[in-house]
Amino acid sequence: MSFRNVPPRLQLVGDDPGVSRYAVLATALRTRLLQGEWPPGSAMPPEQVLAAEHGVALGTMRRALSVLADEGLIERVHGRGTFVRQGLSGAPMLRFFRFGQGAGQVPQSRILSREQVGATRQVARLLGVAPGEPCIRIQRLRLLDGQPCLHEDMFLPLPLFEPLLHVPTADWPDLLYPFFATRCQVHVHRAVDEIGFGQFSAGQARHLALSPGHPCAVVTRTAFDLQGRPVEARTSRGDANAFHYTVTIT
Amino acid sequence: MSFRNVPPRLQLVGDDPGVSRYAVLATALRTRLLQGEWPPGSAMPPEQVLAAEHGVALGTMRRALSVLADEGLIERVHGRGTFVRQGLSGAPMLRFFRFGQGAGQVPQSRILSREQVGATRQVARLLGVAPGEPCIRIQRLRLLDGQPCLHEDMFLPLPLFEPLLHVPTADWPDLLYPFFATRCQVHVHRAVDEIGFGQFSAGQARHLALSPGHPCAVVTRTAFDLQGRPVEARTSRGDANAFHYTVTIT
DNA sequence: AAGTGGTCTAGACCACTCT
DNA sequence: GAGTGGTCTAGACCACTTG
Repeated sequence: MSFRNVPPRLQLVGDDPGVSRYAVLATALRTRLLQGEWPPGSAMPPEQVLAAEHGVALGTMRRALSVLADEGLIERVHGRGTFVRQGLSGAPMLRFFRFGQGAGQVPQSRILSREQVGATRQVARLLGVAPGEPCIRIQRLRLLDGQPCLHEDMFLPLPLFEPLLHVPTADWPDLLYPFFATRCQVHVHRAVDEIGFGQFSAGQARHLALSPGHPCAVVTRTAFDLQGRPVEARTSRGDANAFHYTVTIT
Repeated sequence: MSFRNVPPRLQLVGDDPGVSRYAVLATALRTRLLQGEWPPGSAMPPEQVLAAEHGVALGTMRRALSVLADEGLIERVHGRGTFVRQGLSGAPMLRFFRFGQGAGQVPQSRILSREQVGATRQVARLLGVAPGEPCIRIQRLRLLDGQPCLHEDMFLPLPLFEPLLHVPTADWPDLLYPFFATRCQVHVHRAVDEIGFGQFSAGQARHLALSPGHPCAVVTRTAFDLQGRPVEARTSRGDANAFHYTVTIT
């Protein structure tokens, strides 16, 4: 006999050479997850079960799960289980600004307009669709203590957000992402904010009680769902003098 | 006999209850490291040795080391060893700006002034010293292809940076952090950049060929060494119209 | 009490780097 | 080939949450 200490499956055998087994496992689990096998908010099977299903040791499965946790796809809770992450509840624009009072609170919203439009070139590029594709365009103000502080201009692709055409704008909540999730089954999982500076147009300035040409900070957000598809393009503008942001480099 | 399967040291026994052993180990190693037992750039003992020294299993020591690696204190290199991280080589201010050409290259430097001054209130707050404490103040321009693009105003505490008083400003390199390390044994390990908005003063504007009052992006940096002590306070200013920055939220 | 994720051990083997 | 960190296993026990 020449069997020394050989586990049932040799390391890396049967998998791509040079790729660790936990990485392969992570990919397999990610696929199952993105295909909707475990919907957002639901619990995944316990690690023991998953390890058995895939024929690996517990430690290896734990390592694979920790990869998904680091990616923000799942959340592990000691004593309760492993859960597929809900979408972002919000990615507050206000973290880019320092207005006097009302730090930390959710700003109120006043919707200025809702219309169905074709995607502009810039919006089409951000959303990954052809120019002219149908979108919902929302313009709204954000207010703190009744004071307008931000102007937002948002494009949502159709038909994905079609249900929102039928909700009276007065009924829209201040936080949109949970609203998107319940009404349109769109879970915003990641957002990219691009920051720049510019000037307010006359119309924008009027809403914020500033003069036309006043310097403004411009935040262009693209939001993505679990599958990585862009689902929202939004431009927010606020007084440049109230802008501040902190970055740590290591 | 009632010994079942008891390893030489029971879990958590002898340590603070509720604190994992690898966390305690990480703290112990961090302390040894910060006390200079293994200077920046040097190799730490192999994990086998460290595990034996502390009387823990290999896996536990590996977990502790991975904590320090996540903190950016050490760097693990497969097949070579575990190394104490050198300071930052640079944390380029240019990543906040988009000037036409010269993306990715290190901007040249032109030192405008070097003087010994007392810390202003703001600088004193950033550096954690008393107002009036002696500092070196450096003002310099950063240039791309000979075009001035950034204005910098920098304060370095004395006596820590005393050697720099004796180096002719013409001999200062474009990248300062490696210079600080070799000349003053100051290793910049972390930096915090606070971004804001303002207008150029007449003097600043002249150097950048802009008009006084032109909108500028203001980046106030505080740099820290391995021990977390602030070692540099720097304010950089550039054309607000060239500013851009991207943030990802998950 | 049952079920979950978290910690720890002991040991084998793999992959990378340098001499 | 020697020495390093990286992967994987198998199993025990701990800590947290819920019924």
